[in-house]
Amino acid sequence: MAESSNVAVRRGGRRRSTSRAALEHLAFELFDERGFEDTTIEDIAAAAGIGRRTFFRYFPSKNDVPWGSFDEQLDVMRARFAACPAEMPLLDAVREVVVDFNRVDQAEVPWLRRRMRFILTVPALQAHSTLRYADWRLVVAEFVGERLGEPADALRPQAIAHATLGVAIAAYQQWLADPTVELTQLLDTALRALSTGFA
Amino acid sequence: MAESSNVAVRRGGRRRSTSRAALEHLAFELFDERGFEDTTIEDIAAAAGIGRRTFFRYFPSKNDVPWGSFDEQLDVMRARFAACPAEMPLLDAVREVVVDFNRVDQAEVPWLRRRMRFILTVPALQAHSTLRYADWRLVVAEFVGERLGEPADALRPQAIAHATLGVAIAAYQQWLADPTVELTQLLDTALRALSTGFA
DNA sequence: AAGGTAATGGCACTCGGTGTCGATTGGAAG
DNA sequence: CTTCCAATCGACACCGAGTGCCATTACCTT
Repeated sequence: MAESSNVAVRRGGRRRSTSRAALEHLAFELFDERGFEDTTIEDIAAAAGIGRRTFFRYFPSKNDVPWGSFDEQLDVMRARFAACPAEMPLLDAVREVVVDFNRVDQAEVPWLRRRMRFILTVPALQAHSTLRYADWRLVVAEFVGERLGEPADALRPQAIAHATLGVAIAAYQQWLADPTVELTQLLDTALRALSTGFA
Repeated sequence: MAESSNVAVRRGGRRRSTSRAALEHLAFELFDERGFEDTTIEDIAAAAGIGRRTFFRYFPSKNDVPWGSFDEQLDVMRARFAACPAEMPLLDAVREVVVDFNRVDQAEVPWLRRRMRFILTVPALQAHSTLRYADWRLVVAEFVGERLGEPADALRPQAIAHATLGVAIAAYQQWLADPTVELTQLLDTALRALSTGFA
């Protein structure tokens, strides 16, 4: 397992001519200039000096560009759930992990904002996001299922995961609309409301 | 405004050669046979005896086929919210309307099940559903906003709308997995849990 | 019968996405 | 240095969804 690191072993072969991150940066510039829909894969590939076909070796689809390396992020979230003390009430744990998960470095805030602006406002990306959210929800549902002693696909874990995600998205939308409030603050407020049944 | 009825006035012109409902039925058969992805618009059009181009005059996209006339449904839901007694607690009202909205005729249950099976299991449809759900959420958020004296796009109305939708989807998924339970029962259970903060 | 109106459907086009395959580029072994 | 292998690249061809355009068809009204 010493080899399974993310550094990639490179036993030989041609070097990759760019990176996901570089393409993402580049694509974001174009999206800002012309808009997401009016930027073609060919535009991005040309700007990056690669072939259209090669673009699809870095991203499975155009819609995946704004998601960066979301899967690795989910591993982090999973780890935080695992590190949660068992005596912490269920929804408190969920809230803390979700809020903490979204506590990003000040320097990265503009990036996060831009990323989320795309995801939450471009229809094609709104739609695609559902597929990525499913993975996010699974992380929550597995934790909740574990705690409740139910399968992750049972009603309560699923309902809680769905509700948590929904509330988090609502908080994100508020954050986009009003940059002066802290994202973590909004998430905390909204998730607290959820855990009290919006009383 | 006497003309704005949905009966369509027909001052002349060629008759429509089919209907949304007929196309939907037909498409569902093909989807069941070959699967959603492996059924092309041309397949559906050919089966219906219309041109490919004409299909897009009945449905804006292939992904919209399983949604039938969802917009009219939303009008119904809006009306039910409007008819809610003002003294009924907020989340009770939401729950009752949502549950009632999903109380369908026994004869239509198989149809609803098939429809939802497509929407909730085919990735392209899962993704697309987000765009339709947005309209659904707006109906809820407008009602909640009205009640709370806040704009529909404020945090609480949005959070409640998102959470309600999420929980409803979780209930639907359970219903799909286990046909023996009543959908309305599942929705009621899940939404009650939501309104008590999943205590 | 004539004229207006709305639906139809063919055509051509764009774009996202995929399979194939030969061409490149590098590391490692001899 | 040469040879071999492995991974990446990128060109080409193809498919299907979706759209603009426009002539044609079918129907209703006068």
